[in-house]
Amino acid sequence: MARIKIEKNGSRKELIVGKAASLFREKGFKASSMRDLAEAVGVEAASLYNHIKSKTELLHELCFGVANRFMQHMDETESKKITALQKVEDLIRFHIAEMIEHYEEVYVSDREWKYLEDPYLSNFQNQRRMYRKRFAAIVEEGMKQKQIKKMDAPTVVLILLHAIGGIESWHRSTQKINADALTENMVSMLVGGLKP
Amino acid sequence: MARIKIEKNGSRKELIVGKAASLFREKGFKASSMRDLAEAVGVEAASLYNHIKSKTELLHELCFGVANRFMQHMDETESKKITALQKVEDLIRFHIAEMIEHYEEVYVSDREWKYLEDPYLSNFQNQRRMYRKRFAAIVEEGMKQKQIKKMDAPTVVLILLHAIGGIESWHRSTQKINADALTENMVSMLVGGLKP
DNA sequence: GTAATAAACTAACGAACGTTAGCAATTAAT
DNA sequence: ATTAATTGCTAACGTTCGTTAGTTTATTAC
Repeated sequence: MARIKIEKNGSRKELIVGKAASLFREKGFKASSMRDLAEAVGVEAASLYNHIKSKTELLHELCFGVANRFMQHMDETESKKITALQKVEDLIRFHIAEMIEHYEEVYVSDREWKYLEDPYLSNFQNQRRMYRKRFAAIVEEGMKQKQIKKMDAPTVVLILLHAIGGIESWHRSTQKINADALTENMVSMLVGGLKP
Repeated sequence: MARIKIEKNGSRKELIVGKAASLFREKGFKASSMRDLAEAVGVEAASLYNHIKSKTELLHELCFGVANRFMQHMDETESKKITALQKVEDLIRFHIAEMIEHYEEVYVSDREWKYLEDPYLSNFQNQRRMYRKRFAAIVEEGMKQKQIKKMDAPTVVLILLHAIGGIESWHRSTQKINADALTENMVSMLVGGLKP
């Protein structure tokens, strides 16, 4: 009856959430069972409930952890004294960095949020909509200042966000180029596509 | 005990596969039950098995239906007598059109293929890899001919394919711009991002 | 050292799932 | 009109699921 090994900084719950991120990313939320998760943690399924309330709570933790980081960064970017185009590049770089460094959480948050339950679901959707609106407003500002060519701003945002999601495939890839090169390639292509 | 209504052209099985596409797109493959599907079709769950072999067979039909269309179009594009950059634009336009016209099937094929079972799973993955390789080869050819700026070709393909996946959000959107405008926006931005 | 707390275990629950068997009703073929 | 083939139905099967109850073991606090 050995206890879960704990890293220096982090509760048992955090360890479980981390393993859940990995599992949900690999198999999807619905296809991941609590017994799967228990095995990954090295414990019986019932034991997990000493640390978490439910399976969906794990999804809350993951989704809102990611959403909060993105929201906070949006605050920072908006208040920077740089051009709108530079702000867009800043956002793109942050998305790429998050996707590279916190791949599993970001991926799960992106693909599995629909399995959240109200009121978390509505809350998450609102945050998401808000984020995109703020992003689109920056893009629009860039168009007004002729730094970005005239296009439908919400569409531009969709393209940018989804394009960055492509890093998923890079992560799985066996022969991957290094992270810096990937970042520069993406920024070059995406920012390049914006210019008039 | 009324029978399933049938459109002029199409078997009962095709009707069921169509409803499955819609259901799987909305809720995901694992979260969609055969009882859900039966209700959408207007029949009891057990009755579905007079027309299909299993739940996964529905996923096979959807995934390979889409994959075959894309493979066939790749054949056609490759043999066209146009520049590499024009071929890339041709592929992009096809992807966009497919995403707009056959949204649900394409979406399901893209996001739910991992629930295929071997040997279908391996087969699908191989087709997918092959397709991307051929796409990347065209991109590389475009770089050699200075029509496309020098970048990591596989990365470019990932970005392009995922960016087009963003049409998903367009489909859900309430205030959507029209399909033609969307297409031109996307092509402009994506092809624009490729040029030196 | 003893008591209190935290965290593991075994066993089992009710619900939902994909699927099968057997039968009834409808449609198509002769 | 009779037969054969389709296509629906009800009932139930064996699994797997998330979760709870109750208990035992390990750690922490005094």
